[in-house]
Amino acid sequence: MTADTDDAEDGLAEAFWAVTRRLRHRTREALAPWDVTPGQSRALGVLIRHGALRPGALAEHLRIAPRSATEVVDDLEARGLVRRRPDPADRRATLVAPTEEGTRAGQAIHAARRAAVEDLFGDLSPADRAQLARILRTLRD
Amino acid sequence: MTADTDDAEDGLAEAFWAVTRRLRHRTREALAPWDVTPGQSRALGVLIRHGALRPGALAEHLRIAPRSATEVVDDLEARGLVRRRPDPADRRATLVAPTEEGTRAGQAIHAARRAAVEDLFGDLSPADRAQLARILRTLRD
DNA sequence: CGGGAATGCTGAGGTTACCTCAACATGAGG
DNA sequence: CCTCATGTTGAGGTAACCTCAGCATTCCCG
Repeated sequence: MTADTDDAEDGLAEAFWAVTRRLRHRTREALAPWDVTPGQSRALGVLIRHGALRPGALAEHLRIAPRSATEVVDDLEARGLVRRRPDPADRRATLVAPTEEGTRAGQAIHAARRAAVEDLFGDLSPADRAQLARILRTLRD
Repeated sequence: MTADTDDAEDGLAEAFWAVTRRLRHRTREALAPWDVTPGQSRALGVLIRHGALRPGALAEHLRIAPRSATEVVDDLEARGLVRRRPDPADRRATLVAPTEEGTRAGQAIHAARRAAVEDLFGDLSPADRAQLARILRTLRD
């Protein structure tokens, strides 16, 4: 029954991972209503940010093999979130673009994701939020 | 070739995820020399922290199905990092404990993991490290 | 104390999200 | 125009999880 509190021994490392885990949980819950896998939502996000893409290009953005992008697109297409059409510029290629519904879903998902996270950070004082943001940006770059 | 910089738009959320990603990369690199999957290293960690455990108890700690714990233990046993022996207190059960070599490997892995992360945080001023540690602990609890 | 219900592990086989390899159609350069 | 490169996809594989059923053992209750 115990299910690791993973307490103990404090380094920055452990604290960071613990927060990351909470964040992942919240995010997953926030995404539940859409019943979309993380992979699908990432792909949808990329397609919305970039507009129509070839499967190969999508694969690069997602850092997966081109063959795997085909599968993600299959799934999204089956859910009606995305549509394939021939690339007018190259008859070998296909363009994948979000449908109307896909765009709506993608935006809602993005918002929910962000809200879930910001909500956790909502416990912090404004000063701490600012500190944290500054420090994280330093680490990121 | 582009491979998402995923920059843009700054919320705390995005910054946090970006740092998390860097952390994951470093950790994976740090663990490479041992050629152990994340799942195996987590299991080994639990076994070292708790001493001998039944596969079922291990499964609870790892939050996976008991059947899956059997598999992880199989792998670790094949690598000689762990050993099964009958539970003297219940003849249905088995106890899994790290071998000598498993303990050594587990500790080295833990140290490498931690070092990789602390190293990223090494770019921060001592004051910022303290701030970050304090804020993360707030978020964790 | 005997027998049915509970517990602990694992074999068999499924699912998911990836992968590689090869086939096929199309495009581009010498 | 012929070869080589490019874009997508079928076929089939793998890793890490899952559920379900089976077997051995233990527990508890009448």
